[in-house]
Amino acid sequence: MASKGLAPTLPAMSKLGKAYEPKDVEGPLYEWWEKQGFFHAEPDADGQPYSIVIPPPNVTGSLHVGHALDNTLQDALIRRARMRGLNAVWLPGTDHAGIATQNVVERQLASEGISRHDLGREAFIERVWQWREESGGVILQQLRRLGASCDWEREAFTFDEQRSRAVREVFVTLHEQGLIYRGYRLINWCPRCLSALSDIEVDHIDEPGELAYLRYPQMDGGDGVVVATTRAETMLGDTGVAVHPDDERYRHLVGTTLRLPLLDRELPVVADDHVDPAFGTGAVKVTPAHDPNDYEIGQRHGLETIDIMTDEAAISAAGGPYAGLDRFAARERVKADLDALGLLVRVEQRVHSVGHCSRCGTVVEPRLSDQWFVNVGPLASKAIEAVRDGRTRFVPERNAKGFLNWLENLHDWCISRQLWWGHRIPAWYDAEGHVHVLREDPTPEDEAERGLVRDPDVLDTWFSSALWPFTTMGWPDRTPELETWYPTSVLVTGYDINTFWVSRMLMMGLHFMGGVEPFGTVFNHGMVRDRHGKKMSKSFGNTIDPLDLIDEYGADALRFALIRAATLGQDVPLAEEWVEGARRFANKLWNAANLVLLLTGDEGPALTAEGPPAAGLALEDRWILSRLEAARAAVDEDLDGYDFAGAARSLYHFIWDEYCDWYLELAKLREDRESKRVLLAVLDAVLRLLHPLMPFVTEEIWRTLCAAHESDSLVVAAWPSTDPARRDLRAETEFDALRDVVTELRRFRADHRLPTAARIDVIAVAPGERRTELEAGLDGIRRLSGVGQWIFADDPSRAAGGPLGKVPVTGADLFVPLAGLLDLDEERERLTRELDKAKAELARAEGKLANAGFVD
RNA sequence: GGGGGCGUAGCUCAGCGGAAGAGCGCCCGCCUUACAAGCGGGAGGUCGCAGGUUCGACACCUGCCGCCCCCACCA
Repeated sequence: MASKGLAPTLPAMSKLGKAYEPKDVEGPLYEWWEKQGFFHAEPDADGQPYSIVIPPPNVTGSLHVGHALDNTLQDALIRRARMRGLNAVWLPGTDHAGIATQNVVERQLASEGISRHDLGREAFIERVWQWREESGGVILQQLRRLGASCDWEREAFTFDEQRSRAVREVFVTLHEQGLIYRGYRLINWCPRCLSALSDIEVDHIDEPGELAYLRYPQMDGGDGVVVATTRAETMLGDTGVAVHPDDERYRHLVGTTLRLPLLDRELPVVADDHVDPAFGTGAVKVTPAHDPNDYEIGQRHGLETIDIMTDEAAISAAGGPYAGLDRFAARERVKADLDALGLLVRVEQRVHSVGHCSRCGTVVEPRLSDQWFVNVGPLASKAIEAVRDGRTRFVPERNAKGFLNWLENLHDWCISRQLWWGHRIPAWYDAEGHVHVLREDPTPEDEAERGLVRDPDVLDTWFSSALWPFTTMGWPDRTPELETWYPTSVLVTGYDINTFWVSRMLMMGLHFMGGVEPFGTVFNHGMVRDRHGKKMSKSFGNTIDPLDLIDEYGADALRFALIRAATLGQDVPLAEEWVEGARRFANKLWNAANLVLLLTGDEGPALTAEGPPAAGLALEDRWILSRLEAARAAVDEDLDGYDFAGAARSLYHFIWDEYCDWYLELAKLREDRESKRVLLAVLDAVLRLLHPLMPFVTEEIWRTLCAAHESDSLVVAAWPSTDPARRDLRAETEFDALRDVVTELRRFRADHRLPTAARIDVIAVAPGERRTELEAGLDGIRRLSGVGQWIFADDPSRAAGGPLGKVPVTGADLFVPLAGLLDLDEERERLTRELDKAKAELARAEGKLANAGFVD
């Protein structure tokens, strides 16, 4: 840890307030942590390396619940790793988010009544940088509010100088290796963003539409064929008709020529295996410039490609009389005109899948265009190997399947975007149209001499984020950071970006880092949903702002609520009440600490330092220490397996139901040194175990009660080790028996509506050993169950001299003198019910024992 | 058309081969000096349906039914 040399700025807290007030605690604590340099790591420090790179949020974005979950989980992992003495680093940063950010700024401009073109490229980019300056720090500040313990001295940005250098190097290298190429291919085009998109940036949504059947007559006037289409306007770009080679219906037409209505273009009829004879009419209109399949068919049969659309998806000059019409208007017009000619055979209503731009929702247009592509085949096969070999494993494991399936069917990745905000493609065209991909920018003289013009396009944002695991560590330089922390230990992300991001990081990491995978484990958490498991979205109006929740309930409460719901691989439902519940838990812990403080006086730190006592322990001491060990083991096991919810459950249950409800209550009766030491030892351990999940409350309490020095922090305190030998099953069994007595007596009171204040007396009949046990626990039992007089007797009736109520507990008979307190008939009824239940249980047990198989 | 997930208490979910659990909600009783952001007690489930495996199934297998995701170029 590299201290900044600043003195601790936190005041000594000798007392805890009445209730936990996150607002008073979180800000100062975080600031102190950061100043102390607790989050900073150096590659040459001691400890086994442990590293995580943050999925970089969009620079101009704001924290949403998905980020809150993702980063809470990463923080929990990093904090635990740090406490375990690993050389743990969490690398933070942001993504320049090409299209997303550009769209935001364009909207700003639009509100001022101008477009980016009015500004010009340079001024526009300047404007985006300016916007980044204004908003770029926001989300990182918000992460601090969450408690994220990132190494802020290592903050990176996908578009900063260092990362840009890496992007350039990767692009040029891949180009040299023939893995990046420029091609005239069919791509997804967004007519609103005016840019190409990769396949995964297109969302397919089922929408109702019309399947129109069009008749294309033969050139000689014969009937020709009927084809079907949902995009009638594309017929303007038709350059052929395809049928299946074995289709008897059309065999005679193959090789003949049809006439495209409206434009009177000649259309050859070709035979192609791709055509499904069973679909529609079995004849397909072929529009090579506007449909991926048709493009393939066109290629195979040498058909002409005619691009009939403008950038804005209006009909171009190639569309003859339809030129200038928007594509949807053209669709209707074409149908109407064909109808008028008697060539619109029929129209069917049909739901079909329509591609939308994932960024702006506009219907994308498949379009032929000159773009840059990554030849992903060779890269993907290495990634597939890494996953198959288990060098990179998925948690939960099942996610690997879909991931592999996707990688195996990958098309080349279109990486050029017709945007301004992003890494400029390092390619220049000379006067003859030859492409030059250059590692260094050409000099102005060179440029002038050879007539070089730079490619105007920028790279897909995901191109630079694909390099994140090694560019954050300084690549392409050979740095100590890379040496120490690459590959990263685990990647934490929602399953929704496995394709966008994880796959690309895997491919690039393996390719550029000497075949070493960028992460050993991909931990996929679920998506945050609303209380009913519905997706959160602005249009449903069911989104929750995590910052509001932090304001109201505290960061720990939000974190704990998320973690508690983060069951392995399942989606994570979140509702305000859940967060409220988590706040109560934080407060419960706070008040438990208050009580411990009260019971131990000012001796806290001194007693803690002594550790848990080994001798002179009461039963409840041995019990709680044993239960602590159980909780400790469970937490380790759960966190090792990324079962955060499991760890949260174990701690919640241990703290509330065991430590508070039983141990603290019993400790109130005692004043011996052992009990104080156990009180503190358990609290200390529990705070450590809970710290990765709830860093703020735990730190505040720990510094007050457990820390030996003002400068001590839980952030860098040691993680409790587990030791199965510390379990004391005998103590647990014995204590359970006492608890059973208390519970039964309490139930007896409640069943009979006995006033809380009223003492009840107990006459106990118990055999020797059992009697000894009960006597040992008597003080506790009486306190917790409100018993006044307790006597042991062989003949309870005589001892009481009146009606008795029997309280069933294991190994003993307890009787409560009723003294006219309750209705005897009612009591008899209640006991009959219990007897029946017991008989049924007995029968079941005997049945089992009579069964040889069971006994074996 | 493939792949996956889920159907357990009113709601959201754990459990995943040996006597049905949690949080919230609900009912009853408590200001018992750590905590009413609390304490004690309680009601409420033929664990989606039908078969099968097993001495034993909520858990394993098979088939249905119902929700929900992801992927895919059905003109």
